[in-house]
Formats: sequence, structure tokens, C-alpha cells
Amino acid sequence: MLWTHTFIPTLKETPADAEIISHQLLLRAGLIRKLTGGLYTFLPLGLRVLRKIETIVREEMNRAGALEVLMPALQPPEIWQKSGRYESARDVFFKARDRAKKEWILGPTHEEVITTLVANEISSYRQLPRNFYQIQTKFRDEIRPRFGLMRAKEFIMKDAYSFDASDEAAQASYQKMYDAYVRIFQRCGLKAMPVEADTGVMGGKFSHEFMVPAETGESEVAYCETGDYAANVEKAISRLPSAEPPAAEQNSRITQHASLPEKFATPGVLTIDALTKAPYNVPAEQQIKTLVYLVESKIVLILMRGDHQLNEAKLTGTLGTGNFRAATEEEIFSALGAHPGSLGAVSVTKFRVYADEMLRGGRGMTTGANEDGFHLRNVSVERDISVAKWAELRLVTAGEPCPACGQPLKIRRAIEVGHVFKLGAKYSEALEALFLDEAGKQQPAIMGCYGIGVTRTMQAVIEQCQDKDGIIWPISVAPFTVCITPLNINPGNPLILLAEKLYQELLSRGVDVILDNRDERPGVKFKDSELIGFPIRVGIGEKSLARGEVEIKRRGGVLIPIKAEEAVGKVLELLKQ
RNA sequence: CGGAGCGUAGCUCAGCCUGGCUAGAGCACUUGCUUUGGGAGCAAGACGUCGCAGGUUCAAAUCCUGUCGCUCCGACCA
Repeated sequence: MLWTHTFIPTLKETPADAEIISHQLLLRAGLIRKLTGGLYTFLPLGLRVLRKIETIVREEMNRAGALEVLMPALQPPEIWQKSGRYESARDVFFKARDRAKKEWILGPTHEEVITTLVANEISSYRQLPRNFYQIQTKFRDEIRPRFGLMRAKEFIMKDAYSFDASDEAAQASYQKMYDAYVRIFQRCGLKAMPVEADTGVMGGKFSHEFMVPAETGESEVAYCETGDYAANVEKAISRLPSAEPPAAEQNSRITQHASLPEKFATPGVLTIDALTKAPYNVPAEQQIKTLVYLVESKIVLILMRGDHQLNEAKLTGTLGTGNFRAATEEEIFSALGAHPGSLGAVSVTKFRVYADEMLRGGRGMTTGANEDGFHLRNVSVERDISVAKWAELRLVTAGEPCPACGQPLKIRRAIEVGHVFKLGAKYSEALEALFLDEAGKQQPAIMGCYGIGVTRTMQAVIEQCQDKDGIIWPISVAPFTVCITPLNINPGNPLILLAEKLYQELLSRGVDVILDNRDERPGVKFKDSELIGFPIRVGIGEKSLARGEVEIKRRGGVLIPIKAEEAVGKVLELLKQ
């Protein structure tokens, strides 16, 4: 490709509406342009990167035995009603109407479509397993589009759906996709780590997310440096001892255990923190935090240890519904007769009480008395509170022991680029994707679904591979792998003649090469090639050519002077690495 | 949806608080000359409904009201 023939509008200055580095570089390097919030045009260079990522995804999906299809982006609402997701997913839908005023949905995902297909086409265990995938634009009415391609109204996703005759077979399909994902991200030059993930309201049993560590990521991952454990914080657990008092303190606690809850005045104390201070001196881990939620419009109490945080994703799992919110101050007061800061669950029987596992066995604890300005001490959780359900509800924090090996957990932010899900029979039952097994018995297919955010992956690569000068593309996804930079482009000049010769030779060997034949000063050409981040630059200038040499530079590496006739060989060698 | 901020040239921004000449700078763009190994210099030029609508005023980019859009923080996810 000749530079003057393609379109690469690089920007010297940082666009004001791009906050994170990868978004800035996407714009500055001339890869994308914004149409409006959450909607972007891929320019020629950006499209090349996208296509390369798609090719890697296709190759690995095909290798794993998945079959490519292309489903409609426009979907009838009926199949969503049938699957039962029409209501729960309504917030993400973009809807359209045809001339007859019938409603249509711009597909945010395709479980319903593929399951409908399979329901019609597959009827025997002999036709299973199957895995269908597509690479297609998805539409989601995001609450807040953000960070360029990271969270857009419209984005390109690879989505795959597996159908199996048994649970074990489904597990094997899942593993195949998991392995394929590891390869895909590796080939894209990304350091992505698979982490255990929450299944949320999807109700699946088993799920992993593929995370690219980055400060700008929207997710948080808890992991252990030994590599024994990694999980989304929504899902993460740790090996913290329960509220059972340590042996050394057992004696004093036993006496407290014998005594009954005792009310004491705590005027003006409204926080866990305030109660830890004099004259009360109650450590946070000896306090019970009482949270009030409205779950499907019913008041529910949630108890956590004072120093712990509620994890709403785990709450969703425990409640079996995502339809909840924190109660307002008025709702709390009318339910419990006290304001936040003085709440407790002792002798509360009117409302369902959920307690975090960490409170099990807790004695001598302090909690609100449901009377403004008073708390209760000497509370034994199991004796004094009627807990309807014990559950794992805590948000894990850094430093807690790894559940696998006991080493301290670390927490860091990450970008979710892929998600694999074991779905079970939820959709196949609802949409009647049934088959006859060997015994002639009708059964629903066991499903899995597997997504990769292709456009997001592109941005994640940039987020991970850049320096102060610009992008540093991995060879596998670079828009062009080699940029030839002659410093004089006048026709007939030895520099451009050599440049054209090298260009032709590299082209004939199938190298993605671009020739910077612009009439620009050297500084401009160097800056642009570094901003865009071509992995290899071949510089051709008068000084070195006088010695019969050209200059090869790996992006981010050192300059290698080399005889002109050896340049092509050297480039090919570098590309192999 | 709640909170914060911003809309002035293609881009980055000044001017607004305290209303007043023909609305500015840098970069980019056009032409010419010079320059030519790290985002060149000089000269000339082109580019604006100051987001939009309404109001206050002799006078509005500037003050007021409304509206639209964008960015950031929270709930959503690939």
C-alpha cells in the first residue's frame, strides 16, 4: 500500500473527548472516527486491524470445530417472549418498527435465534454436538457508552453457541471453547487471563471471563500470584476464618456468650467507624452491619460483618433475582422504626434476614438496636437473630488468603474481552430445542454460549501495547507489519528507487507493507510511523545509503543498520519472531 | 436515571466572571519562496449561524430561561 493512496488522518493533538490512552490513540493514529456517542466509523487502517483479529478468531473457532453462520441482526420480539427474556432484557433493546407498525428488536445477542434454528433443524442425538458461531454487529442500548470502542451502542462480537446431548459432552464443548480463547488472545498479542466469573441472572452454572489487566478496565479481578486462583471480584471468595473467635480469646468470649444482648446509648453514632472509636472501642469485625433492601418490593435485611462489603452480584445469586435495590431512608424508618446508623436484626421476625457466612458463630457482637441513638452489645448471631438464609455475600478484599493456596489475594482492574458460559437447558427448554436420545427419550439440548468482543479486543490491545510515542502493534494484528520510509521521494532519486524496490520484493513475499511516499519531512514520517505503531520500519536516508545501508527499526527497539541487499531477508527474519 | 463538567475555525484552546469596535491564538489547510535525518521558516490567503431556541438590553460569545449534544463518576456488559 502506498501511503498517499490510503487514508490515514493522524492527529498531532489529543482529541478533547477521549479520556483513556487507547481511545486517544485510536483517534490519533487515524484508526477510527466518532459519528456520535458510542458509534464509530472504522477507517482503512482500523478496519485492517479488525479484519486481522477476526481472522484469528475464525481460524481458532474453526480449529475447535465450530461452524460459522450469519444470523439476522433484526429479531422478532416473539422469540424473546418465548425465552422469557423480553422483560428482563428490555432495557438493552434498540427497537424498530416496520411500516405495519410491528415491533422489531436489533439483536443484542443471539441465544433465541440460534436456539430457534436448532429447534427446527436438530432432532436426534446423532446430530449433536454442534457449535455455531458468527461474527456480527450487536446493538445494545447501553446506559452509558464509554471509552470509545470499549462500551459502544453498536459493537462487533463473535458469539458461539454449543448444543450437546449430555452434561459431560457440554462440559467438553465448554473446555474446547476455553482452550480456543486462550489461543485467540495469545495470538492477538494480549496477556489475557481466564478468571472465574459470576453467572448473574443468566442462571448458568459455570462461567469464565477472559480479562486483560489494565487500570482503565471496568472490572475488578481477584487473583493469586501463584496462579492457583483468579476470579472476578463479583464471584471471588477467600479463605478467611469465620466469625468464630480466635482460640486466644475464647475464654473471655464464653462469658460474653452467656450474657444476653444489652442495650447501650450511642448518641450521634451513625457509622461502623464511629463505633470503633472511644468511648465505645468496638472493632469493626465485632460489629454487625445491617443493610435494608427492597427485593421485589418486599423489605429484606442483609447482615454483614462491620468491616465487610456487600457484593450485589452474589446477592443476586442468593436471591435468585436481580430485581432489588437499597431501601430509602423513609422505607427503612417505616419498616424498622429507626434510621440508618441504628439498625439491627435482633428479634426481627417480620422480615426475611440474610446473613453472610462470615457471621456464622459470631458472639459478643455489637449491632444497632432499631432505636435511634442505641446499640446492642453481647449479640450472638445464631442465638439472637433468626436468620432465614446464610450465604456467601461478601466482597473479597486484597490481602485475604487465596481459597486455593492461602497466599494473599491481589486485586486489579481489567478489561473483559471474552466470556464463556455454560447455560444448561434454560433456552433449549423454553424454545423447545429438543432431541431424541439413544433410548428414544425426548430431551433438551445442553447449551453453552461464548462471546468475544472483537472491537473491544482491538482497543484492549492498544491499551496494553503502547508507549509515549504511540501504539506498539503486535505483528499478528498490525495494520501493516512493515513501513518503508524513504526520506526523499523525488522521482528518480536513489532513495525512492530503493524504497520502491524493497517494497515490491516484500509485497511479492506476501508481507503487509506500506510505503510512506509522502512529501513530508523526516520528523513527520518518523512520528507518524511510531504513533501508528508499525512493528518494523525500514528507514532509507542519504547518510546510511552512502554506506550502502538502510536502517531497520523494531517499534520500541533499537536501530539496526544493514546492507540494502540484506534488508528483505532481515525483515522476514524479524517478522518470524 | 442521579451527580460533575464542557459546547467559540478541521483540531487544541483563549475571550464569558465585570455585556460595547471588524471574535482571537497555535496547529492543520491553500499559494509562493526558502528548508530537508525527529511533528520546519517567512510571506500571503481561505476557513465562524460563538450548539440551538427564546428572553433581558440601545447593544449578547458574554447575563437569564429552555433545549439538544458531548465527556467524566455510579447502576449495565463483549
